[in-house]
Amino acid sequence: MPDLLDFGGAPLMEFASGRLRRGIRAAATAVRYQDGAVLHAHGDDKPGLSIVRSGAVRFGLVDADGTYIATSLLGAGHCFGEATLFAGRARTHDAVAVGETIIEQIDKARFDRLLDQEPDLARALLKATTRRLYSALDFMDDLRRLPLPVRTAKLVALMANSAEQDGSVACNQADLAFTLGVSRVSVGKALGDLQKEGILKLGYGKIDIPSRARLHEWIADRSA
Amino acid sequence: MPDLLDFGGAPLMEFASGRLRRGIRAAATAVRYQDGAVLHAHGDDKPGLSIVRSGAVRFGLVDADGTYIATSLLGAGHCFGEATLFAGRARTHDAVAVGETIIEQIDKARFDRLLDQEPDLARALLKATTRRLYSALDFMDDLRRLPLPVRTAKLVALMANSAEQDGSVACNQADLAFTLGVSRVSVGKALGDLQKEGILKLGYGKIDIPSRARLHEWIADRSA
DNA sequence: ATAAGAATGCTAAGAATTTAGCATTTTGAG
DNA sequence: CTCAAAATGCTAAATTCTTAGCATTCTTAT
Repeated sequence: MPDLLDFGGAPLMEFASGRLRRGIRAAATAVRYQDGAVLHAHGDDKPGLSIVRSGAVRFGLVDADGTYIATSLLGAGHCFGEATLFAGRARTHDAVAVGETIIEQIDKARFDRLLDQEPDLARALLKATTRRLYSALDFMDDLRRLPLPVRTAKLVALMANSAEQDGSVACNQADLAFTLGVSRVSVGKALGDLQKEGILKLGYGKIDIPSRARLHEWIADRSA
Repeated sequence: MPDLLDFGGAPLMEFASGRLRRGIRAAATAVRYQDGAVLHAHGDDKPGLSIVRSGAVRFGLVDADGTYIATSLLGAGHCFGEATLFAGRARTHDAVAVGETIIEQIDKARFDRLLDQEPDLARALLKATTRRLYSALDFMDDLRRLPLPVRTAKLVALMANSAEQDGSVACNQADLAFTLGVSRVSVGKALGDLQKEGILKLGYGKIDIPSRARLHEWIADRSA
């Protein structure tokens, strides 16, 4: 399943020195979740910082009609829960484990202590949060400015970065639609357009990219 | 002109102690801009933190066809430019002064020094950035989940909070459309719907809110 | 090899939005 | 008071997107 906000990636742990990592490990309690297990629901009030050690966590919201809206997917090294600490908010999304997942949990009291002891923690958090904020702003701009085919191309290009196989992205159209927040029909049409343009080749559960350079060029031409 | 991301407000300076405020003042250079003056353009590369002392700054992007997309409007106490410091990015938006505006400018070298001297600076920045991030995520959810009349009602309700006149918001439909990123026709229709529901009354350059409570209730019923 | 399940492709009707243009109403400056 | 500018209201055609349903193609487990 493709991710949304975990754009260029910017996991907290990547900004942490060895010393800070050890500090975090020491303060945290590791919790293991099975695939599909619920970490917390929208509205829960348990302040603390969580860091994904392995696996991944999907965030989203179920609204009144039961429709689920995906917000993001965070993989290893990423943190979440800052809003419960710095914005005094209850959990804003539902969080579900994707695959077997281990989370390092730091409750508010321990976190506050750690923040005092390790000045680098605040810096690392700042970097991670700032990058995510600006990714979100970019995404919002795209959402309002770019037609669906371009947004679709961007998502495919993004996924190609973290793809295992070079020149090919393993993903079905339903998941793409889900991530983009549009219907499968629309994504199908958008992908069809892109295929007609010759920058993608559609397969069964995968999308081939004949030329990464040409894809990026095509996108750049259209996102100003 | 209504603002977008400056939601519940969460200006940096509000999270700063007296001591930190003095430190920031000492490190900063104040620059004065006339209404409409350009502070920086998308793509400029001048890392540093800026804080709005008075007036306001509008952020947006002009895309290829010349269409302008508004992102946010930041008033006194708010900061911007974090991305140039923590994400190593060039300016992501065009910034224009709204009204006579004074900006406190701190270049990268001074900022780094200040960050070392004042541990509270990182905390205050974290609070401000986290709140903005989650406001942005909320807004994105709304954008994908809620029909236009509800989004419109939310914006009007938001503006009512910072309105001078109680029970009335001074704003024309074109600006509302601009802020919501939709056409004037669509906003006109949405507002018409809301008027038919009896929760708003449309005027010339203003919108009256018969009952703030009823407006909030109407919104709550529809945002799940 | 085959059947079941997964994924894609396609269609059609309807809803939502956009653009473009023009008529009408309201405001405020002179 | 009058008139120009600003703002709203309205219309119509074109576009995009959605839902719903079904046919077809591909994959994989048995």
